[in-house]
Amino acid sequence: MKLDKSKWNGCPIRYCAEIIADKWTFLILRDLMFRGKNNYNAFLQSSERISTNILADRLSKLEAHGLLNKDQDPANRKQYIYSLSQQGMDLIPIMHSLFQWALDYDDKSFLSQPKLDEMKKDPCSMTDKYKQGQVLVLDPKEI
Amino acid sequence: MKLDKSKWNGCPIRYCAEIIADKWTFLILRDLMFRGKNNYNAFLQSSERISTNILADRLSKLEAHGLLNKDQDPANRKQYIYSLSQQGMDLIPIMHSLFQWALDYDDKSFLSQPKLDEMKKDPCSMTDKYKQGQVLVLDPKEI
DNA sequence: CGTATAACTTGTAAAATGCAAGTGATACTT
DNA sequence: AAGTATCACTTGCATTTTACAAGTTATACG
Repeated sequence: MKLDKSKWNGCPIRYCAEIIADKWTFLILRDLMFRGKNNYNAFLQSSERISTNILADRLSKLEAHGLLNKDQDPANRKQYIYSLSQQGMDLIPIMHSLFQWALDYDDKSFLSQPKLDEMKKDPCSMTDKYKQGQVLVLDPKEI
Repeated sequence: MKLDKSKWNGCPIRYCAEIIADKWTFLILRDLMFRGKNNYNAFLQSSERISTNILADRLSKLEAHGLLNKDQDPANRKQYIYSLSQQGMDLIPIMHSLFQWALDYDDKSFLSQPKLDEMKKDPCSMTDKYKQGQVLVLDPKEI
């Protein structure tokens, strides 16, 4: 995947716009951060039904921009595992804030009370939790 | 502008994906939040050269979703003024975090030291500043 | 009463996306 | 060892969205 950094000429929000401001990118990051998903087929099975070519495109862009790592699964060598890099993990609290913002303003957005409580407990340590495979706000079996 | 809320079935991030995860939407919000821009022609003049039809589409979607208000300019009755609603203003600290994230990780992203200092001073009061027309991190004359 | 300005709308070519099918590289089964 | 399954994509093509240029409508200004 080739990158064209000339697209953003020093403006930080323009950089964000180019690399994360995309519907499918948001949903992939959600699956990684809040659903514990980490491989191609798991992303495909989310209920929004991303196309295979779009998924491949977005994963390779996220990897090229340094937000994701792609490694072979040591337990299943025909599978790859995608994980957030430090740069990607630094988006967790920001996505968490967006999560809260949506709960505040969208009357259709919903989270059960126990998970709401869990989520509000220590929002700042979520990156550490992610590193320990513990960030599972949403049900990973929800497809 | 008609809304199809069936697109997100209760997932907060899916709601965010549908209404803000778009390149041009990000840039319009940037112009509103950090450049003091508030009318159609001002948005058009940003250096990313948004198309007129796309700008009209994104503004009407943001208004339909309740993030923006559109009012006639009392001082110039042939002009409309777009401003952030409370829901839109609640995105200011989140965009601020994204701004910082980009500065941390994108070596092309840049902000002068005085403005960096100003920005770090009191990130939580930015919504009040916006209400007083004071959030101008970026140069509004930069096009 | 003509000209200018602001905010769009329309037409059309180019690009991105969605969908179904196909491919190649392992691994598992008989 | 050969056939089958799984996983991660890639390809082809129809549909949708976007980009660009031009046109339209409604006010204001001289």
